[in-house]
Order: sequence, then structure tokens, then C-alpha cells
Amino acid sequence: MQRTRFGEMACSIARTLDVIGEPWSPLILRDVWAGVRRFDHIQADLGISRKVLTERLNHLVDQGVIERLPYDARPRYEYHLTAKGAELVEMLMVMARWGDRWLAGEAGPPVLYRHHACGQIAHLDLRCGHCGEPMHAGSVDLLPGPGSA
Amino acid sequence: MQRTRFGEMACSIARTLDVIGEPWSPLILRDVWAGVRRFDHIQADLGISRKVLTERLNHLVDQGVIERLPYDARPRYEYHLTAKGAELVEMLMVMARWGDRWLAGEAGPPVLYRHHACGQIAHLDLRCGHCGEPMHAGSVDLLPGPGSA
DNA sequence: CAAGCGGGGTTCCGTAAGGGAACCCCGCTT
DNA sequence: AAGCGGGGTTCCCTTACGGAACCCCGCTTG
Repeated sequence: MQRTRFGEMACSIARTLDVIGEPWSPLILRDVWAGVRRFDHIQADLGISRKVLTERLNHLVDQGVIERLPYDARPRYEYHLTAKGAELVEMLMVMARWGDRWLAGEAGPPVLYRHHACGQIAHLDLRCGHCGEPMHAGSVDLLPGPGSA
Repeated sequence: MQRTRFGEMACSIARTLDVIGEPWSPLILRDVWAGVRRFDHIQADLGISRKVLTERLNHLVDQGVIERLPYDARPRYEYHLTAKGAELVEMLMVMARWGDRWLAGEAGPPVLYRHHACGQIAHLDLRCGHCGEPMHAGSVDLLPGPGSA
């Protein structure tokens, strides 16, 4: 919904929400990431209404997060992540980690992530690119930046 | 919104969306993180309707993401992050990073994050906790986990 | 001690967005 | 020519947001 547009705000979180903040959008992105790329497959997988799915896909394409590519001589299309979209998936990975930790309960995480580089089940770490130490909510100060006008 | 509840799905991303996926919720969390902790301050800062703000705050408190604490002998309250909420802020940091990279434009990022440990402006890295190598959308395989039933 | 004030909500109404089902177009295949 | 499957579009109904008004409660001030 979101009758208020967030994109005007001088806040990268708000602006990002304008791109994937609408209901269903993160789950659509997850599906495309996971290889569910076609309209009917996404629709069936999520149980989303076709109308809303159309709107969300168009918006994500407009924003350059996914692209619509033909996969047949007939007019058939698949949605694929762009580089911009692939970086957004990192947000999904952090969300999944949080859900695994705080919401999964007894049953344990529904999905595991195996890291190509080491073959292990991944445990994501957020670190500072400068010093390599962990970065958490409490370990940063917020300062006005150049675009704070 | 969101007449469809996501929490039933066997997906930690969907479950996390049930906690902070509603419109405004991430921005409320951001405000509380940034030190805007009182009803009227949040309301004024975001321009959100008081009704919706009430609903969102209650939901976030119910979910254990923030807590409502008195700050005066009079019935006055502030909202504070819990440990659960502080970990959610890591999702906000990743969102902010993405917005900084892809949406900030010429003006540059509106907010900078200074890392306590090293004093530098932070550049967040996502790394594998096992091997220490970077983790991106394309560098993991998704496997069914114990809670995949 | 009544009047005012500020924090923190609640109530009400109008409008926009989601849900769901039906319908449509188009290029095969049989 | 009849059918099918992918990929949407249209329609109506209901729910949830936006906005403004209203309310309660515990000071403080004259």
C-alpha cells in the first residue's frame, strides 16, 4: 500500500523501501533468487493475486532490480536478477538469518545456505570493511553525510 | 495491508516480514535506533498517522523487538530496542548500504556510520563466519533445512 | 482551584490498495 | 477447429491507510 512515498526522504532506508518495501516484493525477489522465475510459478508458490504480482514485477523491473527476458520463440518470459537486484538479496540473507535465529523455534531453520567458497553451511557475519571487526546496531554512530540536505 | 499473513510460510524471510514487513515499521525501528523514541517525536519525524503509529508500535512491542519504558513519574513512555530488535537493525544497515550505493545519486549518502572499533566511516561487509570470505547472492546454494516440513 | 498544556493515544470517515475470480490474447499442438 | 498453457488484464468487494478531531491524565501556573 503505502500511499505515502518514502523515496523523497533523505534516508537510504526509506528509499530502499520505495523499491522493495511493498508487501510481497521481498518474497518475489526471494523466489527469483531461488530460481522461481516465471509468472505462474511465482504466483502459485506465493499464493499472491495475479493483479498484485503484475504490479510488483513491473515495479521491480522499472527499478532495475530484475529484468524480463524471453525464454522461448513464443511470447514467454522469465525474470532474472540484475546486479542491482543481486545486491538486494544480501538484505534477504540478513532477514533470513534473523528469522532463523528468532522465529524458527524447535524445528530449526527451514532453509540452509551452503557457501560455495568453503562448502560449509553459512553463518553470515557483518563486519567493518576497514578493521574487520563485527558491526552491530550498537557499534556505530550515525553522522550526517553529504546527501543530508 | 497484508491480508495474507506470511508467518505461516516455511521461510524465515516471510516470517521476518510478519514482524517488520508492514509499511512504516522499518522506519519506526530506524527512528528508535537513532534515538527518536517518543510517540510524538516519531510521529512528527515520519509524518505517519497517529493511528497507524499506534498499531505499529504495539505490534513491534508484541513481537519483542522494542519495549515500552516509562521515563517519568507521569504516564510517559519511551520505546527502546531489545536485543531482538538490535539484531534486526543489522537488516536496516544492509538496506541503508544498498540505498547508499544505488539510490543516493550525486549528493552522496545522507547518513554516515562511524564504527566505534576503528573510528572510520563504516563500509559494511557480509562474510562467511566459517571461512571469512565474502558472501553474496550468487555465492550460496539453498538447501532444505530441518524446519522445511 | 480552575484553566491550560503536553504526552500519548483513540475514534471516525473517506479513499486507495489488496484479494479473488473471471476473462482475454496469442502462438503452438493435435 | 478445438484445445492448451503462459502471461496477463478487468471487475468487484473488502480491508487498511491518511487525516483530522477528539479524549484522558497528571502536572504547572495564576
